[in-house]
Amino acid sequence: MKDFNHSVTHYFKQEAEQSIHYLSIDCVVFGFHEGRIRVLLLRWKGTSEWSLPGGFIRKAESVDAAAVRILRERTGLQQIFLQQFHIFGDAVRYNQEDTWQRIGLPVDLSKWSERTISLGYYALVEYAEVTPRPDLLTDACDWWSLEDLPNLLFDHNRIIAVALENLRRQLPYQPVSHLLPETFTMPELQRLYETILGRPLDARNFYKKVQASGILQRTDERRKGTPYKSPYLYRFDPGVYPEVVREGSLSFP
Amino acid sequence: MKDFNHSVTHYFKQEAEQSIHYLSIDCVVFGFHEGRIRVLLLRWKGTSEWSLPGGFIRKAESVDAAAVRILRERTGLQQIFLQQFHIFGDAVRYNQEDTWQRIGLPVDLSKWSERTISLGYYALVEYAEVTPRPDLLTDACDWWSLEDLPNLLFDHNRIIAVALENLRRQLPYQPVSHLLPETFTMPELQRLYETILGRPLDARNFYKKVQASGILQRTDERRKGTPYKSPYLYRFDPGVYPEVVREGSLSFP
DNA sequence: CCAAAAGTGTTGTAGATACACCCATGC
DNA sequence: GCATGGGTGTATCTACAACACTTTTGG
Repeated sequence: MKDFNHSVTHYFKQEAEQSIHYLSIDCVVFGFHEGRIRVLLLRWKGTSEWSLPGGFIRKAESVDAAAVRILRERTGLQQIFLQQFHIFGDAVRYNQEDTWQRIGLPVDLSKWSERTISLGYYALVEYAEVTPRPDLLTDACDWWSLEDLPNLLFDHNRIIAVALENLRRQLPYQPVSHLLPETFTMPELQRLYETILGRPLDARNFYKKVQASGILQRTDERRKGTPYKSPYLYRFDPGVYPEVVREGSLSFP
Repeated sequence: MKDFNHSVTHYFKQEAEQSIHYLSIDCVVFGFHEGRIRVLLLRWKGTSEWSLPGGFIRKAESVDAAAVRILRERTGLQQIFLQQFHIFGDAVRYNQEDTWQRIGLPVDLSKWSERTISLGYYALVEYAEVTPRPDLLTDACDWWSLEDLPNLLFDHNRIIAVALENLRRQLPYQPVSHLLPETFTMPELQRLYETILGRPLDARNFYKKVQASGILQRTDERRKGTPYKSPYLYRFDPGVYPEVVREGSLSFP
């Protein structure tokens, strides 16, 4: 325990020296598994309180690089699709006293800085490729389904809501391919779109529109081991999909 | 001149004390006049170099409030519609040596900070309501047409390009009413949409769609003093327009 | 053989496109 | 009266929504 106190103190001292004050990054890592959108959360050591992964920006590091570094440490992924979506810059973002109490850290974080401006990023990652890893301050890193999130620390419930709202609005411009494995079935892709948009889509019309857009290649294989009729496996066409994303030309009104 | 040197030094000293380091705000103020989109630019004292209006965030001030304060000083407007659109956070955003030389300031800005992360905001304002005012470091504040921008200081040409791209993409969700006077004609509104979207729209279909959306009230007056047929004057329906903006339901595919 | 999901056709309708035409006004 | 832009009507076509039906597979 004394060791822990010492390393936490050391961590914040080091961050204070090499990182930019008043500024932090919070990352909403979106994954997709069993028909649900998931986000990666961390549980703070010795508590049952959860928060988003985040961190600070080194003085000579680009903001995007900082977000990549933070998520690499949390997920083990080398390549990560990231999108900045909002600046959370209110002078008072949450009840600080209450938060410090819930975290119960040995160091007084209120001295770290009076307020923090947070740059919100969301990531789209392939659920199965992630190996969640907690950091120094946390002892668990797990996927949570969007529908049953706990009451998070800081203003992180709001950050997730804003991230989802942004993802929804900009869906035609976002490479959702990152949320799926190399090959996947058409119903899986439809489920993904339905979950993000929050409303059902007509299967027939979805098939037609997706096929007309040309973003998919149908493989000769079918998904085995499932009950009922085995669906074809598709992959994104790397010669077509990026262009469709850039133009934002695949949308579901 | 000695007075100027002194006040500039004082300005930066004060900012260094009361503002957040490494962080700044840059504002792209969009106006619409004579069928063209304009942006507000400042000319640095004793030079012919232009840049966007910008400033710093006070330690206990919300980021949005800082942007409002900065623009209030530059435009004289009390109410300003603002939208954050991007974080410019590369470790090296522009050639610093070249820039300091072009600005030719008495103080060495390179000591102010090694790098700056800039929060990009754009504003939609009513051209005629703005009284452009330069600040301490500049001796002119003027509207420039988007088509013939000069080579700006810092990475401000890129910032404007990104702002416009964001405005374009999110047009259905943005209250363009702020870009127009209280009353305006249908062709003027069409010109605005065409200019932002960068492509012509069919007048008949534009009329039909706008009228069907219900966002406009037609007044009994017509614009006088114009050559040719005098067009009706419209105003935005405050009971309908905000809802249409929130839903993003008025778009031109 | 039955239940459940995958995959394909068809049709009516709403909205977009592409026109054509008349109206009002200044010169 | 003529050039120019404002304002309205309509035919055509495309794209979407809403269906029904067949196919495949595990139990």
